[in-house]
Amino acid sequence: MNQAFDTDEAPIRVTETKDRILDSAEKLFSEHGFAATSLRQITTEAAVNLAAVNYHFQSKESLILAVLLRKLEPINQRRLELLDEVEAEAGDDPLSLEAVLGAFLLPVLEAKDSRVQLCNFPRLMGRMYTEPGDWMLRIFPQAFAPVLARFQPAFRRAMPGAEIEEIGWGMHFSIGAMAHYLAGGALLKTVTMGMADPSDTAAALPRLVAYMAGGLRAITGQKEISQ
Amino acid sequence: MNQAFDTDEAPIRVTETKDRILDSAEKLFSEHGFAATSLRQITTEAAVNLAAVNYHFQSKESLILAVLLRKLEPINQRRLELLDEVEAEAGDDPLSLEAVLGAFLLPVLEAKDSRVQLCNFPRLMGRMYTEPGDWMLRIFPQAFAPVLARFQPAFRRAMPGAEIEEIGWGMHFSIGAMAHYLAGGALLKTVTMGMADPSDTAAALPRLVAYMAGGLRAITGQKEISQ
DNA sequence: GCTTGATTCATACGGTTGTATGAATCATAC
DNA sequence: GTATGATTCATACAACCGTATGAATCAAGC
Repeated sequence: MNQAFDTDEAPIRVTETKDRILDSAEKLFSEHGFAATSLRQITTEAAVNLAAVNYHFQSKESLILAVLLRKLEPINQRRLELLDEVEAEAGDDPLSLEAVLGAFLLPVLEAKDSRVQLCNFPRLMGRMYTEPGDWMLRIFPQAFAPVLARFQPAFRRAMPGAEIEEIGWGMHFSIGAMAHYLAGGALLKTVTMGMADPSDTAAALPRLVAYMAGGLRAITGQKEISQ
Repeated sequence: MNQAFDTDEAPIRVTETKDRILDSAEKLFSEHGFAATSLRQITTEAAVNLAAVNYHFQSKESLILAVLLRKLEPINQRRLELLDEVEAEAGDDPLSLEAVLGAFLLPVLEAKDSRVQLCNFPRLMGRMYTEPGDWMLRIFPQAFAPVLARFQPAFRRAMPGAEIEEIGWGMHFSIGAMAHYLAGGALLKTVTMGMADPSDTAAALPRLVAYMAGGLRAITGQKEISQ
């Protein structure tokens, strides 16, 4: 009957509020943007007191960062794991460009499906790239730089002989293509005349990979293409 | 001496305030986003009275639409003109994919250079794709639909035999790549390790065209590529 | 010179924002 | 049981938001 020593039945109560705030914030941010979402909307949706957000996080901006990092960190970790596998399989051979792209994309896309409730992160990530941009620069060294540092050489290994600058351009465009798909407006449906379902990530992944690979090969002059 | 009949020396005074508001709004919207920019910031920057914005435009939302349409309309018109030329030159032959992409991209990119003061529109356009999204849907039929209606068949003619759905996916990704470049964070510099200059549109255009063409060909199975 | 219509002005409104404060509540340790 | 430290609570704050109003200002026509 002693509840104090129940170590597995964790006293989840403590973090419950904090997580509910994060969940609601994530949902609302992805739907309406950072600036357009108020703390009151978040606390109402989360059914917690307004002051709780300033107690657990210090400010709105810190909350935004916390929301972003909570999801970004495991995704980036997964990316590096997958890249490890790709590199291990390749041995000394050049890497498969498609495989490297897959390692970069898969963790984001599967985050879209997992956790029924929290499938809205990708939109938020897409949003991250265009909103005011201050936090983007602020979370970059913490969250993106390590991934970039690993993937940049990987892309070079996958496209031997290509100019580094051209690869950079291609990576930039690819990030744009991904982010735009993730942000996922109604645009995809319009542009495919209703034939494509934006939520069908299984359909999106191979297409994104093919598109990016084709684009990267073309921009780096890797084309085995004649004309 | 009669000023009233001076038809060429237009009484520009009238529209001066209106245009100053539009200019400042365009600049601030592109820098901080729509929701994060207040009318007071705009009117202060434009050095006009706060009430002027509600006099010339009716509301903030109408102002946003006016800002977007003012630039979008001539750009889209230019796109259609260029597409006309491409189609005229091709005669009955299939269109050059690169030429079609150029017709789509050139007007936006040259808007980036023209008008020294107003080179910030492209960022705004990139922003347009991800912000809350309501106005996006609202201006779509007015500004985008006509362009889409012309370019969709053009892409089909440039990639004969390709599935319509695949072309749609490719167009979607391409719009993302373009928008992300236009939104132009510091990311490009980072990702190319300082080798690429985001403001160098002359360098960007051929690379965007090449990337998109490669991506579109790959996704539609147009590849003359073996592997 | 006076009238008229269009534009600019200073100012006010109610509502919302992010943040801060101090009291109430809770689970735990003694 | 009571003291303690961590949360939650209701509430207040100044600042700002988008919008509206009515008077001042202006240029043009008679």
